[in-house]
Amino acid sequence: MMRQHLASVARVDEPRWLDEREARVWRAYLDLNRELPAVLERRLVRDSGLSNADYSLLVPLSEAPDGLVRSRELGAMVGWERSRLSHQVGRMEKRGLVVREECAEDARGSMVRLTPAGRAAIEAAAPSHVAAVRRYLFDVLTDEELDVLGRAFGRVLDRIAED
Amino acid sequence: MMRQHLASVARVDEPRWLDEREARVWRAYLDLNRELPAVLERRLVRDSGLSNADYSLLVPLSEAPDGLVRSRELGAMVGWERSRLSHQVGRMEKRGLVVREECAEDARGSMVRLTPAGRAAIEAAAPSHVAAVRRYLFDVLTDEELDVLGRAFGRVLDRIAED
DNA sequence: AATTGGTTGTTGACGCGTCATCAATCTCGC
DNA sequence: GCGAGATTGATGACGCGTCAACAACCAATT
Repeated sequence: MMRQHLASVARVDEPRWLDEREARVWRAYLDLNRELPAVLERRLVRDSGLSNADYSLLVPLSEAPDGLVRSRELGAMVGWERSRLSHQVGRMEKRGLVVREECAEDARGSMVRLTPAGRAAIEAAAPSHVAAVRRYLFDVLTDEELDVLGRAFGRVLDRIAED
Repeated sequence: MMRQHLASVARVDEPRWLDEREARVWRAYLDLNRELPAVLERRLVRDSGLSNADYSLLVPLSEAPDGLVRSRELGAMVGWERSRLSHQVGRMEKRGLVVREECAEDARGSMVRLTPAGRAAIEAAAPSHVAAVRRYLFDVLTDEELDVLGRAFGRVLDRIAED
């Protein structure tokens, strides 16, 4: 009798765990994903009183004509589902950053409009936020690394989108 | 009079915005950070009834002698602050995945112990979770890219740790 | 015009994460 | 020993995010 595949003869098929290089990268990714958004949000809140979620919506709103975007489209722009968007818009409306208006072409829809206070908030927040992104991310990366990251991230995103 | 620095003579110092390459990478990073944890958690919940937060704690607990770790140390292992850990342990205790015990050496401290149900849960969840990480991440990246990512992530983390 | 099916947005429940606060305890210098 | 200051962990309030359920509406077919 051949004594082959001793390792794979274990009770159940032993899965293929991460090797050391993979584990190191995975660990670093988890750390990065915990720390980078956290440090950026702490600064954003401290300097401008805005959360990452606020900022995510204020940017596309501030770039739209009249600061007016349909909810469905706003959700698509930031990659959020409807419920998430609705909750966040509700919170921001309470603070006077945006207002909801009804949608003329589609009575189901709703429009989100940036208020003057909302525009003032994003304009005050943007310079230091961009500076922070630069400080923590782009200042320590080379152009070659940026290209590799861009391609790698894109490939992972494509893979996810395949589902 | 020299007509230099026309651009920088604008009303207030115009901040240095992201150039096109930087914006593309930043955008891809934000997308990745939204999508990758989400798809992994959806699978984890569906296949094993565990959240990413559950999994994060179950891994170091399952590797510790007797599945017993002091809270302070568990927090350090996963990079969480005390409050976050306490809340999560509380939720997991309610579901019978862990139990809290008092700490012999330090009366302030508390110990977290993996229950048999907790060990069963992580052992059932791990193979398909690792397979999912492989499917979405490592299967689409080359070894060279892994090295670049590891170095780049590490440098960003070092920068954050400088604060 | 009525039915059927998909789309749009809101809501409530609940898990997750941070912050501020608190009580208990340890540590260290005196 | 004792007191000042630091550490450890728990808690409540609140913002964030997902899911399931729902109401309102549109579009296409008959």
